[in-house]
Amino acid sequence: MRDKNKMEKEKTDKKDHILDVAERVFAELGYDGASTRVISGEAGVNMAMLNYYFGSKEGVFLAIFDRRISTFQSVLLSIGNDESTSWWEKLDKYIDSYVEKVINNNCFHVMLHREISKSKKTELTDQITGIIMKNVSVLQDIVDGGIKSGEFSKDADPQFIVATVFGTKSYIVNTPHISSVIIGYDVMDAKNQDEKLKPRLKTYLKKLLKAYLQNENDNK
Amino acid sequence: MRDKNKMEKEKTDKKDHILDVAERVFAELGYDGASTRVISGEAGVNMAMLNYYFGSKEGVFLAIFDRRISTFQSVLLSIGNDESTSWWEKLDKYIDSYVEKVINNNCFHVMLHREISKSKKTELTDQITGIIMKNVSVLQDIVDGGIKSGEFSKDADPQFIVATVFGTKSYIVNTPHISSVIIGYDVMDAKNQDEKLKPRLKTYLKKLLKAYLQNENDNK
DNA sequence: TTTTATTAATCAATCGATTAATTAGTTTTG
DNA sequence: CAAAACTAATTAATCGATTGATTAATAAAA
Repeated sequence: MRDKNKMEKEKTDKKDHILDVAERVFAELGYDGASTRVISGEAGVNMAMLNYYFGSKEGVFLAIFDRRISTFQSVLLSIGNDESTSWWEKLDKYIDSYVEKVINNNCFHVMLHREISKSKKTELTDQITGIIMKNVSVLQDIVDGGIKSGEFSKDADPQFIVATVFGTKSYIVNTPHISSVIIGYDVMDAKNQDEKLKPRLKTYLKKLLKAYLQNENDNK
Repeated sequence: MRDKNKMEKEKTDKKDHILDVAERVFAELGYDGASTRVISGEAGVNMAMLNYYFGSKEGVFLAIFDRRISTFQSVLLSIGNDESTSWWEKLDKYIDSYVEKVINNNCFHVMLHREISKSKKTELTDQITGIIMKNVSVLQDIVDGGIKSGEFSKDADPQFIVATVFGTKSYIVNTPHISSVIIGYDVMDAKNQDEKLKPRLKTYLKKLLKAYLQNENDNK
């Protein structure tokens, strides 16, 4: 029984290792650009193991999704449902959690963003859209609630604010060659992400939204 | 002479037609996902013509770049070099020109963004990075100039502002399935783009930057 | 005639996937 | 307990299909 659990654990670890590598390679080269040979090679396993474990290349891709999605949503949803805080506090909490989560899993989100950017609708893009929309709605509801309550400016464009939050993050994380030049350090480096990028992005987004949401009336 | 010009015109039209189709297919399927057979097939020309005209698949890709970039940069560069206007006016002009240009050529920018989002460095990504940075630098210089002159807040984060401008636009244009749900109409529709999306995005970005760049001091 | 444009056929390379054979690990049996 | 039987994991080799690119032959234009 103990040995059996040990083996299953090792098997899970091995599958997880393959998915880790595949996730990175997909982010690096794109779905079509990433060959099963490169993925298996970098993971240090035989190419046939991908099909043995996940059935196909697309199976690997979907397995990456299943693994991340479950943990991705729970955190943000709890913030939206917390009735005890003000709308400003909710907004700050959302930004903190979102930036933290999304930069920790940056490879996954690069992969996600690239796939959803395909203009042709497929079953997969519909699925991804639904998943993303759940997280989008939380922020959308916070902004709408803040405006209705009078805490945020009535003249704000709540829908484009959402695009700004997700878009700013996506631009920095998804175009590392550009943003690294703009910002001045390697945004793909884990240490830079933790020590510099995360706190700076959190601070910036909060200030940006605060300026736009509370002072827009004064500028008319 | 007249016939010769006529022929060269037709040849140019044919090349342009191929590039139009290739640009759309690249945006739909990605660089790796778009085969030369599909491109030539949809363009209605023999596959070998792609190599005859452009040398290679990458040559087609770069030809699309050359065609767009030349006109794209001149407009923005002229704004950056216009010394007669204030920094606020420069910023507004830049946003107007950028939004107009980028939504008109949305296929090209989807293609561009997708390729540059590959984190692995290649000769191609280096080339794209260089091209994009020219346009980024113009906005960067405007923001930096405005801050130095005292027109913009000293506490602003000039580098992340750039990410916000390009990121907000990219999120709306590059994830049409998401943004169409958020905004409430089809962002890929040309009529919606001209009548609704462009003016709204211009107004929004100007207000957003104005609020952040001039009032941040008051919020400390 | 000479140059340019266009075609169909084909190239080697690489793709994702599968096979049969082999190893390792587990369970059953005498 | 140990040998045999069985299952799961892993490998090397190879499959047909598709990729980007090239060829030689032909058509059109100069």
